[in-house]
Amino acid sequence: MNESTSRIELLKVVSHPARIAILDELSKGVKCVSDFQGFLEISQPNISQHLSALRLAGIIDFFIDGRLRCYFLKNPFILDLLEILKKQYAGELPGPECCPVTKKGTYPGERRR
Amino acid sequence: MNESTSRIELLKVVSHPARIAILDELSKGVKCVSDFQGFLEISQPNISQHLSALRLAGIIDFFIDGRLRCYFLKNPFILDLLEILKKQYAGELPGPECCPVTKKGTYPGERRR
DNA sequence: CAAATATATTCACATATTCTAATATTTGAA
DNA sequence: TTCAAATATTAGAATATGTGAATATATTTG
Repeated sequence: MNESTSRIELLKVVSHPARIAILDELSKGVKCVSDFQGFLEISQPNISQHLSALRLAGIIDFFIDGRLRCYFLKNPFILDLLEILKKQYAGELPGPECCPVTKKGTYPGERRR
Repeated sequence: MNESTSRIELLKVVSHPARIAILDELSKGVKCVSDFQGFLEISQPNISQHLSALRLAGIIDFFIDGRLRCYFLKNPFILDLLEILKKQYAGELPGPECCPVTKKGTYPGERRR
């Protein structure tokens, strides 16, 4: 698996509201499982499952303090991802010329006949 | 559905190698379906299916030139996403203090007893 | 108009993902 | 030692997703 494929694999793993919420929290610092229970409205086993998936993907890791598992962010790509997820955009990209009613326009490339 | 949830929904839709390849190509300009056939090793119907999914999600749109459907990028978030997908990172994030062998460390927050 | 080209749609199947429920494991406290 | 707390694991059901095959549609060309 090349670099770009594995990056897309990461995307897939984090494309879930609960996982993004977990990662966003981890971006602020080390958290243990019960910290997540405070604001995620899902069951404890489910939280563990998400954490497990994120860890398998190499996105997070943990250390142990007594009976607490303290999770932390490991992958720098995630910070950039979280940042653009929060970014505001001013409307759509400027589209190419075409009639807004019929949607007709002109293909800019070479036409194969 | 709020802003952040729908952004995650977008992530989910694009978390696929063929879709990212399509979007990357569209980031260079308008393309028609047969342009994608040139470099994607998947069937024409499958390409149409991916394009359809991307369009449903509001990520791309098209205009028509004769029998060509000319697709273009509509959502600005995607450009930022493509950019970080290509970015190089220097190793992992600096982790918190913990023993590398036993994985033991200290939870930084308040301990509930 | 008939044929060819460009592209879309539909269906059915295989696979993957996610959640719930039940239970297990580990550790600190009493 | 026994109990409670913190967390993980497993299995199974429900659902979603991706793909191939077949076919449909629209437009241009002859």
